[in-house]
Amino acid sequence: MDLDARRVLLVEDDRRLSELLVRLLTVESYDVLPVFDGQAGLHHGLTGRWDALVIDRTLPAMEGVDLVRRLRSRGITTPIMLLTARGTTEDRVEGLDAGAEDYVVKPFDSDELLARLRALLRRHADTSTMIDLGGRRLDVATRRVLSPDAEPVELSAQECALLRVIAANPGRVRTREELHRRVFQNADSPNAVDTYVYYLRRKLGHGMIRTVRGLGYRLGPS
Amino acid sequence: MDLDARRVLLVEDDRRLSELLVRLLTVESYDVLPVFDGQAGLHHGLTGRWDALVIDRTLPAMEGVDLVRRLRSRGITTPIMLLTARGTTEDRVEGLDAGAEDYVVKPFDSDELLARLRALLRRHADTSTMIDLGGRRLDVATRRVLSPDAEPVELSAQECALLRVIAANPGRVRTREELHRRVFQNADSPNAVDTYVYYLRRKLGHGMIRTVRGLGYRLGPS
DNA sequence: ACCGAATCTCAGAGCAACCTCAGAGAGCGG
DNA sequence: CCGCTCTCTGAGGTTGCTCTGAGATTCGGT
Repeated sequence: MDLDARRVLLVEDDRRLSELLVRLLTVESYDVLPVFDGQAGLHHGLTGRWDALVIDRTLPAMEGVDLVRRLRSRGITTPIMLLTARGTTEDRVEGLDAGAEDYVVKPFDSDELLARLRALLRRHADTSTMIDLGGRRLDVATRRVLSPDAEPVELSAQECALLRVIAANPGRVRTREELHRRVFQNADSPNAVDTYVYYLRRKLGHGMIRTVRGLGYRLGPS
Repeated sequence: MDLDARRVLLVEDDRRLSELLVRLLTVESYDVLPVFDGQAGLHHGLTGRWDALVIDRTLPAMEGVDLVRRLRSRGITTPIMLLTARGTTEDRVEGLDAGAEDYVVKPFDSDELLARLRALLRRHADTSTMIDLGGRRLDVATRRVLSPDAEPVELSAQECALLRVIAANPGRVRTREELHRRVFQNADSPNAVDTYVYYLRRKLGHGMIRTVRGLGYRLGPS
């Protein structure tokens, strides 16, 4: 089995639907483990390492929403997609209180489910990142710089993107050309990088981003 | 009458069955109000505060399923148990689709009904209706925002649903797309989210919901 | 110390994202 | 039937972000 494959835990009691989903996901080269009740879902959800959980709302022995709640209360942060037969606003909202990230109403379109799952995984990979800034941290999901002893600093989209590239490998020097290419794709003025470095310094202080004259910029004090 | 007692609204047109159920529930120290048609059920369901509703499926003036649907569409989240003479799968599904939590087929065993009712109440109590908003609280059941030093603020169904999603994971940013999909399923204009954020801010002040430009919205100041 | 080049600083135009709000339509209650 | 609230739409108005360009400042080499 593909070692790089995304690992998905499927909790679905309806055997036919389960089988269908397993086939669907396997074809898309996911690595799927199907279980058929909440108890098994809880066990595998807690012990295994998964990239996503797909959970039916109506299960024997334990409601899907309860399962989600229990997993969350045990500190599991893996993205969860709920499947449901019901589709009222109240129901859609209720899943969220427990901590599910997405909600698909049966009967669903296969392509839609796959698209949602991809979005879920991408979003999680994109946003679960806390980038270390040496003492402070960049939270990409909320675009904020968090400090242990100060208020969070909010960044704009471009400021965040720039800082993210510079902070990806601490100590490494990034050239203006590289930064311009990766962050300011459609900017004509090469000065844009300078300007945004200026903005970041104004918000975060001058110790964070250092200039290496003639080369570019790098992170940190050392 | 016991102030701590669980308040149950019973909507049942058959006088003999109604009386039987009232006696049964009263003995178990529930606080029961019997009404005998859908109109009265709707009125009391909307205006009173109940821990559970027990509704017969066949009623004069309004079908039980319709009553459930109407109550749900008005944002009532109180758990509902349906009573029915029919027992086909189709009937069951229809009742659940309307938003009922449980379904008991007549003639039923008294102990079974009581057990089901207890389970219903316990399950509902687990899913706490209070959501923390950082200083204030959202009571989902009554759709009110409660403040320690101010009058409660009443929210409409959609306002409440939106706030609930945003407040589900504090600090997390919810995209417009996500909010639109979950709360405004039947809306064509993506602007609906903006509008309801505007309404909420007008009612709750501008500090509660923050915009993260280009991403979405999130809760609270920190 | 001087000069050119690299870099910093900052005001402002342009624009997309966002906010605001009036109003139409649906549904309910009187 | 009328008035009410709730919901959603669409049309501006406004805000904040992005990028530009031009002057000020710093740096390294001589």
